[in-house]
Amino acid sequence: MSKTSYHHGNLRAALLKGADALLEEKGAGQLSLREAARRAGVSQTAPYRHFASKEALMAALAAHGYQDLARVLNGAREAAADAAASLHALGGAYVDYAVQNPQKFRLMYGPEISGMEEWPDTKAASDDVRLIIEKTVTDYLAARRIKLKTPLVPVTSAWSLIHGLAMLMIEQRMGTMSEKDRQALVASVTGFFVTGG
Amino acid sequence: MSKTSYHHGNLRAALLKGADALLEEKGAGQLSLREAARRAGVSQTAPYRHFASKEALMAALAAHGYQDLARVLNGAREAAADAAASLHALGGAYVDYAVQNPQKFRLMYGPEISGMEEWPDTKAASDDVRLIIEKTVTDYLAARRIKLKTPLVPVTSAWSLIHGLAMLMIEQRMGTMSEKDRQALVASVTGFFVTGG
DNA sequence: GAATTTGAGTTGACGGCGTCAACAGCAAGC
DNA sequence: GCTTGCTGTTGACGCCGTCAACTCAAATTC
Repeated sequence: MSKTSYHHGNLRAALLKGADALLEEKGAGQLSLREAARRAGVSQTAPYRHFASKEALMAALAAHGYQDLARVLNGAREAAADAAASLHALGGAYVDYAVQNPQKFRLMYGPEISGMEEWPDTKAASDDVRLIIEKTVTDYLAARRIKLKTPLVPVTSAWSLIHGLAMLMIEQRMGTMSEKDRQALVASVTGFFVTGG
Repeated sequence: MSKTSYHHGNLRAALLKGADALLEEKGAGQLSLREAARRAGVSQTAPYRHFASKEALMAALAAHGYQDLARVLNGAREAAADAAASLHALGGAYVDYAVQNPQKFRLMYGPEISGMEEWPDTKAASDDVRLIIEKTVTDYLAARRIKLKTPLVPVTSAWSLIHGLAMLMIEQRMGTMSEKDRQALVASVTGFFVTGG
């Protein structure tokens, strides 16, 4: 615990913090275990006492991202007045999170973390997000008294819509626009879904 | 031109072919200029006579991808009977292309090729794809006699929907399913858009 | 036809990366 | 008080992208 201790004390957390900053600065492609170690003031191989590989560290970062996203989505959902407003707010919050944390969002839904079976914590957090989306859509269908054998199609549609919108925005595929215009577009597109057409 | 020539003859094309194979085998993250050179049977720095950097080669690969995608989309669009069917077919073709060429699709819409101003050919090919989507949606709106100041919202909605669906599928976010089930789901989701809810 | 210019490919090197093996220091338990 | 085991370090290996300097062959020029 002492400052000059041979042992760091909480290297794992320090590495995650440094890597997180590094991620948002330079992107997942430039994320380097050695640089994260440098920022934590330890030798280049010290991270291996806490993460089996670079991929393991990235999986931990992604898990935190999913947890943050789940929190944000739940907050938006619960603040809304009814089921339709919840669905609308969910879409807005999803895209907002992506726009505000583009690099982390890319990491979360990108190929860097292959087959999540290897990272159960990350998978669990990711599933949480999916379930929040699923529940919000299901509630909306119930409120509109729409009965389906399975909500797979509307859930997939809603998720695809907001996920695609988030992706295209962070990859700058929709031209540049003011933050106000961006929010208006997101509202229109999610509204497009809720009102159906 | 001779086989044993000191000069390769068509190294640029050979490098693109090798890199393309390498891309689909191992993904953009594992794509290596040196490995592409090895596959073409030349030294590790030979590629620099034809590409300014690794990113330039990736941009060229992406440009080819956009051209292929544009061809596929136009084919699907034109084979359909009416504007609604075209829109439906467009979505199916977009997702099919992504599922059949996941690594190239990721490269095309991913962060590896930053700011496309640097790669005008890639940008032009990318814009072509966007314009095909735009035209298909606009035609559909016209056929349904929907008049808007700008088709921005429906175009963004349609593109987001199919793009998100493609992304979630290639990142395995929708569980594993048979090819038949996958196609049925894509049809339902694009139908969800065309019929509006 | 000989000399020269120039484009295309080679060799060798630099620094950075992920990762492994071997070792060192500190803390806790017997 | 010695041992055990966790957490850190050093040094190395083989990759990578890229640069500088060189070589070779073909095209151009006189």
